[in-house]
Amino acid sequence: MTDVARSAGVSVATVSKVINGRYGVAAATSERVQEVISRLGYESSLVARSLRSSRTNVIGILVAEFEPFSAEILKGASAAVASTGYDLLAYSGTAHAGSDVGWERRSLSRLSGTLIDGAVIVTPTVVEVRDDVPVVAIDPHEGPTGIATVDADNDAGAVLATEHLIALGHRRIAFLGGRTDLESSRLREEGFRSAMAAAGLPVDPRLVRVGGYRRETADRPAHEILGLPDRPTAVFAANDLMAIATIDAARDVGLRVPQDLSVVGFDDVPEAVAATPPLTTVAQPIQQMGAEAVGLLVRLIAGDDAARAHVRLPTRLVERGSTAPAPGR
Amino acid sequence: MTDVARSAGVSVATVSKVINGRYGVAAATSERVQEVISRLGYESSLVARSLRSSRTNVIGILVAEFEPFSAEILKGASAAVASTGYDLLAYSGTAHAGSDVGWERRSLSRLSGTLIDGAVIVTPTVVEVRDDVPVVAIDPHEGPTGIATVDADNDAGAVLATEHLIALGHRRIAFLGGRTDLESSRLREEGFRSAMAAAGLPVDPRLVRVGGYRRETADRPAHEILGLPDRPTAVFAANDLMAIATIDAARDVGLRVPQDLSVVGFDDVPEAVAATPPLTTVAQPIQQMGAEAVGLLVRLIAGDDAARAHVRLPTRLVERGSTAPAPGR
DNA sequence: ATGAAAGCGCTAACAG
DNA sequence: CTGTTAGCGCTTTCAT
Repeated sequence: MTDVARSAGVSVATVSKVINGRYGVAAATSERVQEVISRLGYESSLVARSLRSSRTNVIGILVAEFEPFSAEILKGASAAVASTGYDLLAYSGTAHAGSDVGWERRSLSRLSGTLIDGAVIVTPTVVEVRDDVPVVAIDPHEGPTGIATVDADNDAGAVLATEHLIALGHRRIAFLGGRTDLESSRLREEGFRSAMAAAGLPVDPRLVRVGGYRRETADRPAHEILGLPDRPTAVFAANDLMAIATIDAARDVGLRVPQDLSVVGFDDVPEAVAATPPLTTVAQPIQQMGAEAVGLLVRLIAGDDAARAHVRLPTRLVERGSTAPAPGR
Repeated sequence: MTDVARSAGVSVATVSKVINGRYGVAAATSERVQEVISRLGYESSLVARSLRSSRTNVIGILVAEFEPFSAEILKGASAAVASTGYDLLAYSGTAHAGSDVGWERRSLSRLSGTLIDGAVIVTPTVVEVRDDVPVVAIDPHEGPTGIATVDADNDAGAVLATEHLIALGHRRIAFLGGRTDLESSRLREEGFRSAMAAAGLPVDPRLVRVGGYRRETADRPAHEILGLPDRPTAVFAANDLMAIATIDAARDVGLRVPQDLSVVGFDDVPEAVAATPPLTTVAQPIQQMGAEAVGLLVRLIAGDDAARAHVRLPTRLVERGSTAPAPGR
């Protein structure tokens, strides 16, 4: 900026005013400065600017890592942000600080002073209400609290999935849970249990395991379930990645899906349809959730407190190739 | 930080030293400061720190928008970065500044002073060599230049796709190009033309159109191609999004895919297999490209100039349901 | 071993 | 209309 100022024969303050379109600059001066800016290819530093002023026109999307779910959120957010004049900054900050608990607070603190005007936090465990930064949570731990939230109807979706298996004649159904610290995981288990209870079916505690929502962490519990002497004829996994891990595990132990074992997932990430066989799953409108969150956040940033809302989107069952009637039926 | 300093009864300078593990702080003092930091939940501002010091341990991934291709890159980068101690910051900056040409330069200037220690730029049009920031380009406009580059073998992939169609008996084959300003697009067209020539097949200029790599921009040219009196029996689209748009267009005008029209895409994004029918396409190892780029960048940041390399990954044909023998054959 | 002070690139009063 | 000046939160000499 100093270069521009010198080259245009003005002060940096004037350059700043021109860049930000402030009043009180002669048209001729403004034009000259603009000319120098484009000639030098000058671009203001987001960092320095944001250290000084409170607005950056950048929305942050905070994630633990870029996996299929957050990637879909990003796609939806990207489409939604296009018409708003905001840039998008997605941050994945699990690198240091040892464990990955509290990444959302760390990331928010690091970015919000203020690199970003507001943040969408994807699947946060702890949502600390800081009212200095507008925040929208997607599928948070605690379920709706004081902060704006977007989630899907996890409970109804889980009921759908379980009823589907029951309708196919399955009676011994396993549940592979996600992370016990996430509300979505709890609700999916609850939906599973209530649908089982409604059908008068027992839930064998040995058939309920925790898979951590990740492919690698689901591998062990999936094998354990399938290694049981009286193994189930169907598995309902709390997300697609774990369902895919279950299909892999089944193949490992020589079980055919869906003839010997039916598998249902949750999310309907793009990977679900690419699985072999294609995964029957409960679809959440993930991209729409991302778009909805951005919409809410933009209103929040604009000071519209009515946007401190809780949006719940519907889920639906998508039947594909990984489920079939129970063996011997 | 001032709060921490006051609360610990030291100066901010000392706090800074403790945080950064500098020498010259008494063990007792350090301990006390640490305690206050965790009690107050203090997290240093990435913005302020980066304004002052040159290292942030953050790698930037610059994209025009978050669409399927860049989302896959992100997944690969995320996996690769996990073991390196870097955080990932993905930036999509097309919001302002009118046109979207030069977004890569704008984004880089804005972030590199230095919020990020280096950047992976996805599908840049202009790659200006600034040697103050380590940069790796993925699938750039110009093909390999002075800067580190990761791309896939576009030419060989396009030949594969075209030969596949020719082997199925197609003779009138259309090519729906991407963006004329991208090297990948040019190479795919070149592969198409050389495979056609090798088979002694003519290329009708009216069957070669530009679709802009996006679903919306491909809609019109796809309809135009299919609306021709002597329409082709097969379309090779330079990416999956345009291939999907072509399938949609075919459905629009009452053509069945693959019975009446075969369609081949390029990329093999997750959406390809979810299309109806599932898309036959040329697969690029996109996630691996993201991982490779991060690997190169980390070495570049570490000062390893041998990493200023050009990595080309292989492509392969994935036959799915959108291609079939030419009608009447 | 600790702190005072300068300054990173920028914006926002405030004077002139 | 334009420039001077004081910081934003942090790191880094350089004294003490």
